[in-house]
Amino acid sequence: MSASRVQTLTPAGARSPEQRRLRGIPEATVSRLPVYLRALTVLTERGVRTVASEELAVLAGVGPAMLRKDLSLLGRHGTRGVGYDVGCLVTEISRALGVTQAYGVVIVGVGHLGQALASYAGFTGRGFAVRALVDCDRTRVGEVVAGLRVRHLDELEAVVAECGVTIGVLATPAAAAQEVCDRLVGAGVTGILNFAPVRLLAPELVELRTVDLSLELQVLAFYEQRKQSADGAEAVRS
Amino acid sequence: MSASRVQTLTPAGARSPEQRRLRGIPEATVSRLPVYLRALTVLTERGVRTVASEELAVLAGVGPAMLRKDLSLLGRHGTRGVGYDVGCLVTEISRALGVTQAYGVVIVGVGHLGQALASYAGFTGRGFAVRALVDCDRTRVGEVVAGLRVRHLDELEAVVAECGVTIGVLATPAAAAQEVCDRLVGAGVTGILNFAPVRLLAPELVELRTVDLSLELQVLAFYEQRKQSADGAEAVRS
DNA sequence: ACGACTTTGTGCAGTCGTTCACAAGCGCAT
DNA sequence: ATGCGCTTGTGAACGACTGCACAAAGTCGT
Repeated sequence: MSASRVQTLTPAGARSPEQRRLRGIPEATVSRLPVYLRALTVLTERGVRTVASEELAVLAGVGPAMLRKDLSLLGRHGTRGVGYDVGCLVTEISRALGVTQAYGVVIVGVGHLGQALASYAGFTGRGFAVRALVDCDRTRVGEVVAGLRVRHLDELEAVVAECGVTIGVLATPAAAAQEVCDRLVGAGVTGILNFAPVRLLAPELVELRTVDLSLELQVLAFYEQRKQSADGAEAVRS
Repeated sequence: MSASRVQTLTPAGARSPEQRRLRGIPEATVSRLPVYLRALTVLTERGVRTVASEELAVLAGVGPAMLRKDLSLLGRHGTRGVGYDVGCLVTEISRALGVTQAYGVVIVGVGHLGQALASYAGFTGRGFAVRALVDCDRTRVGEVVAGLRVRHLDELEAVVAECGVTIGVLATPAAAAQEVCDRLVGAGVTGILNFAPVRLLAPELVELRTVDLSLELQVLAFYEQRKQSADGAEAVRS
């Protein structure tokens, strides 16, 4: 059994209960806040100044009661009989999420995914500043992508230090992800967003989240198959 | 109030309880099955033939009890005192997910994200076949990406029909997503995976899932900020 | 100024998901 | 053949989340 290898590294998602619900905001609510924020941004662009929970709930795709409960966790920011002030709410949710300050972000891996992320609106705006791009392919070093000059992986630690990077985004092949992850941690990065389809290990005090692009596709396939079975049964029944 | 517009379209995620847990497999379990599958693939490559729940649980990043309960929902496939047969489990989970048959996939939008998805391992393998790429930019039509010739958006319906496409992937800008979504539905696609950061409307019998790449980043920011506050408090305390 | 209407905020109950703990079952050695 | 140790499968407790229904509170019209 090699599974009993001694390590102080913890797998992602294995946080203590206290950490999972810090300051009394449940994890489920936190993952909905960005959705609300996106809906509110749309409203702001339309020039809407005030919005009722029911309307915002429709835009966000949740129930009105849940929306109100979520927002009440951030404090009292609605006006009874009127609704919520859009601008105020944006400020409040942004503060709760911690996206008021601009986090310095480095993207490692300048393949298609890395480039997509570098020019992604949700990354450049909303309190995030992509400050550096890094790749291990020397033929790509020096190339300018999304206004940033690509630098070599060797310089990773220097780049993190000089650009004030707090968050690292992994858009590398799966095989390289763990090594880059370790180096990011060593360089002092405290948050890592991993797009490589592997399970990474990082110290407990580094927040690590993994997004598997094919995961949702497989979930989709499940419901597709379900539908086919259901349709088949329905056809037989009728 | 323009929110009361009459429509048979339902927002994503607003499914009836019966549909959400068809055949008795809870949604939460379904979203973990791909994770198990990925871990099992790694084991297969290593030549491991049999695995205990505890070991697999570590690889998948979940508790052993939850893993066993999830797997028991697919039927009895373990051997007491020994563990699970890796090959058998792969087959069984693949069948449950419906990724045994190869779904035809069309990717709409051949920007960086679209190209990344086209060459993504999790998309081309695992029961999915990217059969067509479509873009509205005529200068890109004819270009060959990931072994496929890019075709124009005008041909979307024809492409869906002739390539036997069942699933559509949206990698377009947010502004174009709803229109393309409607056309995909019109062309007979029954599942849509949306990467554009907008809330889409689709008929109830079309499975629609949205992945917002910046969502996880914002959640990450939340825990980062939390950590900073905690560190601050800790510094004061000591 | 006051009443009626609207909308928030929230206690509560129901549901869903996760974890614990243990009995049942299987293989292997003797 | 039989007993021992290991692992699965699962009933039950626990905890978290969601939705309902209503009281509190504020605004707008008269």
